[in-house]
Amino acid sequence: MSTQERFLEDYDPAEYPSVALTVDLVVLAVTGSTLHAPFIRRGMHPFKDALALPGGFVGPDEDAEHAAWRELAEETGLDLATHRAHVEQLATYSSPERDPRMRVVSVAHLALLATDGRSLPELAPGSDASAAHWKPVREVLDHEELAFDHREILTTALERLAGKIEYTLTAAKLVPEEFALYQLRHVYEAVWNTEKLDAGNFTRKMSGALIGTGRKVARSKGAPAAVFTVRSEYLSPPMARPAATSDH
Amino acid sequence: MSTQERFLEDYDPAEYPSVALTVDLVVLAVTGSTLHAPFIRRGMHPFKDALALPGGFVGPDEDAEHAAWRELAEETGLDLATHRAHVEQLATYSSPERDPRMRVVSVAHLALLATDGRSLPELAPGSDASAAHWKPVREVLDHEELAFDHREILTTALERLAGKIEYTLTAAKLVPEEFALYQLRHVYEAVWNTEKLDAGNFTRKMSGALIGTGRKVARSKGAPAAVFTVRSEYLSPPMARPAATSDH
DNA sequence: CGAATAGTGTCTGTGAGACAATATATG
DNA sequence: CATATATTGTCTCACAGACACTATTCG
Repeated sequence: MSTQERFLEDYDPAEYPSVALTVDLVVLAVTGSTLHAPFIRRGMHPFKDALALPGGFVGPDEDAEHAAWRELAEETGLDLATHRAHVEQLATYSSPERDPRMRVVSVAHLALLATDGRSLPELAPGSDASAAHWKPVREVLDHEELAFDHREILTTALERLAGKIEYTLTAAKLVPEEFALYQLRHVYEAVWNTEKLDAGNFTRKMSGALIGTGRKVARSKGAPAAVFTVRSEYLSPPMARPAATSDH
Repeated sequence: MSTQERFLEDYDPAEYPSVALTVDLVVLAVTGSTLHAPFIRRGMHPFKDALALPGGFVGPDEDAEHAAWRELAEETGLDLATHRAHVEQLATYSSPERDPRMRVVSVAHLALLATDGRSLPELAPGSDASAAHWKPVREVLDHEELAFDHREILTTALERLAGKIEYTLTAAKLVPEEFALYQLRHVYEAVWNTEKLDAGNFTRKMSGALIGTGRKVARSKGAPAAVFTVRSEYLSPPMARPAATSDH
């Protein structure tokens, strides 16, 4: 029955060849109300001239998540100890034909970077031509050819994020540690690709999970906005069911 | 840098050794109001005498999901063309130390089998001693040692299912195509490990997604229950946000 | 002052949960 | 009839969305 029982005994490399293991990264950050991700324009076969997600091999002494963090650091050149980031596993893509050159199985990861909403983190400072560049995600999906199964990975990442911010505060991972509500609102608008969320209702809905710092920040026009922090109970793997009555 | 760009050029098997790829299966079915899953008692090192999830290698010409279906069929001996089943990917476990014998990366899958709530599908009819046996999942978690990282896989599977049935009709995958509401209610009670859900409220909440067949089925005591089918819009990857106004 | 924006107040509709009431079966 | 269960009815509460209103800033 080929259970794990038979590892050493029956393992036949001809029948069960090993595979190369990689990670692919969907790194997201928001400017204005638009989602951006780094892409690499491929310079050679296969999928020459198409866009690809950054990624790389999983080393012999690390797991996939570690490889994702490492690639993220290499790609962005960010000091991730300082710059807040969120990495989570998305799904694993293992079709035998996904890379025509060899059998490559990839564990796709979603990474979220905090921005102030006005600029994107600089990518791989001082690297060569094949480095990654930030591109608006929807435009890429609409107008660009994507290499391998990266279109599927990308759309899965967007759907996952769109769903997750409905019932968690994951959106706060895309915003500085201290932020005004309009910044968080712009994140929701970017992820949901929607026009305008009602600012009043948004404020009310979020306020329960936030702590005011007492400070305010001025904008170019209008009243200054209060600065908040996420209440610690709502951070990290934020409780999936906050106000649930625990039964039903 | 290490992008996929450098595959053929820089690929150094010493630096990036390949890995064995397997699937591990959490197969769930309900009897009464209790969740059960098949486990295999290990007969040899490592984790001798501990319980393990069924699983097996991913073949050279199949992807992980195909391997999961294949292992499910081999393990249960079920004709999956007939017997309804649901398989979805859970997560990938890739710690270098997860199997002390060699580097094994496993794509964990969740499989749901339909039952009438009174009996479990027979497992691997006519196989040897190391075959899998149905065991109540909570008791296993409370009282048994689990091999490898299978405890983590199992708890992840339960949490995922518990969350998913909140906003989808995935629970219907654990019940026959035509079913009475008490059967579906028992599934919720099993997955949420809860005493009793209010039958009246449960009926109301579900009825919108169901179609009555017009038939009724008698129970040992009490009024007969109406037989339903899941409305097709609510099946498969059931709509994640049914009554959502699409713009928050 | 006029425009833009933050944050609050109000109203309404929906849906969940507690619980009662009614209907229908078994023994 | 006593008991168990299904299904419907009611009431209440919480929350989301629409929208008006006030307050605060810039130019």
